[in-house]
Amino acid sequence: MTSSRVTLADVAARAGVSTALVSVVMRDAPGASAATRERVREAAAELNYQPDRRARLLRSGRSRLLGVVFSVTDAFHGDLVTGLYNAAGAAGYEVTLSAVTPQRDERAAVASLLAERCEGLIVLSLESSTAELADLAARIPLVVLTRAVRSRAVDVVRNDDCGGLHLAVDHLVELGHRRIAHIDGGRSPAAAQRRRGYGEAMSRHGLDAQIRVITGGATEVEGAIAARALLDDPPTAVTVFNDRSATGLLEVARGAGLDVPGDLSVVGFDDDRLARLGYINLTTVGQDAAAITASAVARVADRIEGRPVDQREVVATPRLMVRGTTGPVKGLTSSPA
Amino acid sequence: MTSSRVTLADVAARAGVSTALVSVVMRDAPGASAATRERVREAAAELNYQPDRRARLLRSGRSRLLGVVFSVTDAFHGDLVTGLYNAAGAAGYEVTLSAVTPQRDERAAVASLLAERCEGLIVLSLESSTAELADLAARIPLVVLTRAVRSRAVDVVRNDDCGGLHLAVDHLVELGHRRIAHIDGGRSPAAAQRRRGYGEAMSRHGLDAQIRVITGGATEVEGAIAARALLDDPPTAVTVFNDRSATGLLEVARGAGLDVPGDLSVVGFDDDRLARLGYINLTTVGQDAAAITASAVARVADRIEGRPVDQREVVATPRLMVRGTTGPVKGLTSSPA
DNA sequence: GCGATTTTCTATAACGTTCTAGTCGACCTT
DNA sequence: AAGGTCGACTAGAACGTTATAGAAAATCGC
Repeated sequence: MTSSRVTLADVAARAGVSTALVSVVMRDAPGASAATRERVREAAAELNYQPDRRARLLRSGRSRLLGVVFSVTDAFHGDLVTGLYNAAGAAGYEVTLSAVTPQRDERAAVASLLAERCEGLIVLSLESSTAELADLAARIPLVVLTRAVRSRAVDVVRNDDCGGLHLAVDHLVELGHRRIAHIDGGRSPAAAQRRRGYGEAMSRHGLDAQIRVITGGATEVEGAIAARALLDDPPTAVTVFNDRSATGLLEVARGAGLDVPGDLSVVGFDDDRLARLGYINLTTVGQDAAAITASAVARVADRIEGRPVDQREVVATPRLMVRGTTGPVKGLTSSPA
Repeated sequence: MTSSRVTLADVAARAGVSTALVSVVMRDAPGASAATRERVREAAAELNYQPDRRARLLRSGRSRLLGVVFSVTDAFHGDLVTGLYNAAGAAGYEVTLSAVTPQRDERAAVASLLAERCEGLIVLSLESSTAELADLAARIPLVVLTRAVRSRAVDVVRNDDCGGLHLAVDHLVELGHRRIAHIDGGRSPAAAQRRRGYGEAMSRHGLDAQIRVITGGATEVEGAIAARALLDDPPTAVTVFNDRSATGLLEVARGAGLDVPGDLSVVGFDDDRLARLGYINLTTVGQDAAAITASAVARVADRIEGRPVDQREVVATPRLMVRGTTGPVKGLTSSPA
């Protein structure tokens, strides 16, 4: 059977009830007996009925649709999109994606979502200027992710990058490390925060003299390059801007005969899929995409439903994921701080 | 200002005409004088009118909407999505994305697109069984990308993986290489094709005795592991399953003091973003995402518009992107540098 | 000028759903 | 047993658009 167009009316006819009642059953709304509910469900299944979202949304003024702008080139956006689907589903919203590509800029992505009459927007990408974002926020509930925005008019949900490095350094110090270097993320937006966190935490432990920041980047290759620079005078531990970079560093360090974590402890940042693989098994600061995306959805839902919002910026707390690349300093028994 | 809801009726009232006429003007359909056309346009602009896509599509049976199922974890899918946006736009179709995530399987992604009443589906992901795909193809125009499907009932657009390795081996042989190894992609679906292509091409050049396939995988780490296995008895050239794996191999080879391409030439596969970076500058077989996606859109449009289709399977021709990791075989000169 | 066309426009009926305002019984309460 | 409340159900009107048919006005052929 070519299920050309199965409508409510077809299901209603088959079940011997009105279309309105079928609608009630499909929406799990109150107002139908268990018996007919069952009968309607059965009829719908037999006809392979699928509700037409357009008609549904057209009629009920609300669309319960969240537009998400993301970039296809950024791997971590994948994790965030994953979390957004989950969070939105739990909050009773649907998600429509609109991708930013080299040929399709953020403006186009946003425009497409507006034409679909989304009720709110969650923007992951980084192109737009602060002014554009503020403008957009005035027209529709908007949350910006993974990026600080210098405007009090825009809601932002971001990770506590600075605090994440405190966690990493604390962990290493507790293991007895004192010579701890940091490989930074270059011009990347979060890099400054993480560099700052490293410096603060080292100071807090009275290790100002040991502070050593090496230029790195966000990719495996940049991590590898930084690792080479490190090998002349290796520290006992290193915190790295992100997991990709840490992976490159691991490759080089192990290739040079260093034992990890025996000779060198390594802490990454992001907890991306790779970090969890057995071969890498990287200790890392987890961005907790689930928490970030849950906050983002909660915030945009607050705006949509007109609830008062106390603060513009939500900062998510990162978690340290201790795995196999960190261990006590060699030749040292655990010592109190 | 909250631009609540501006409808056709509002524009019609302002311009002093009927809604039907406004509709005609907005669609650039024949049946309105130039004068009123101008007047209506002006009214629409003043009210900042935006047509409601849902209502429009609901009424006119056609939606001109293409659903795309992709996976957030696969980097190459990003390039394909990019191409699909371009191709669909050129063909007069819109694109809606539906992501496959660890918590959202292909079935759910497809269901969501069906509810949006897409006219056709392009599926990039790899979970579904052949039977499921054949089933789906019976209900809606469907094209499967980047994967062979053992069913004559499903349209497929895929890369000529086998031919890609012919290109790679030909290139290396032309540079004088004879000892050429292949690092394969493990269980990955395209791996078998590429392995076969390698073997065929080696045979064609009379190099059966030199055939050497090493178990690898699709990631940097697996490439690195394979590289170690290679170092005991290095060939002069190697073809690698994909660029990520090749990157891992490069890291290890260079770390072990091998000069690339002086001591070892390396050819990857995919031409992903990383391969183009200066530091890596990898010679690789380009998948030509643009061509693949253009074919996919053309094919699904053919099905939607009922045009006859000659063959189920479209095989795209790959291109060799010669960059810095391949060069002529060196004599016995050892060179620093 | 008068019918026959063509052009410009309008009224009205869809599209598939949800919402509002009911109808009709069955079950209480006195 | 009469009135009232509740639950299950339905008819019909929306939502914002496009398609269809036809009315009004302009154009044409002679």
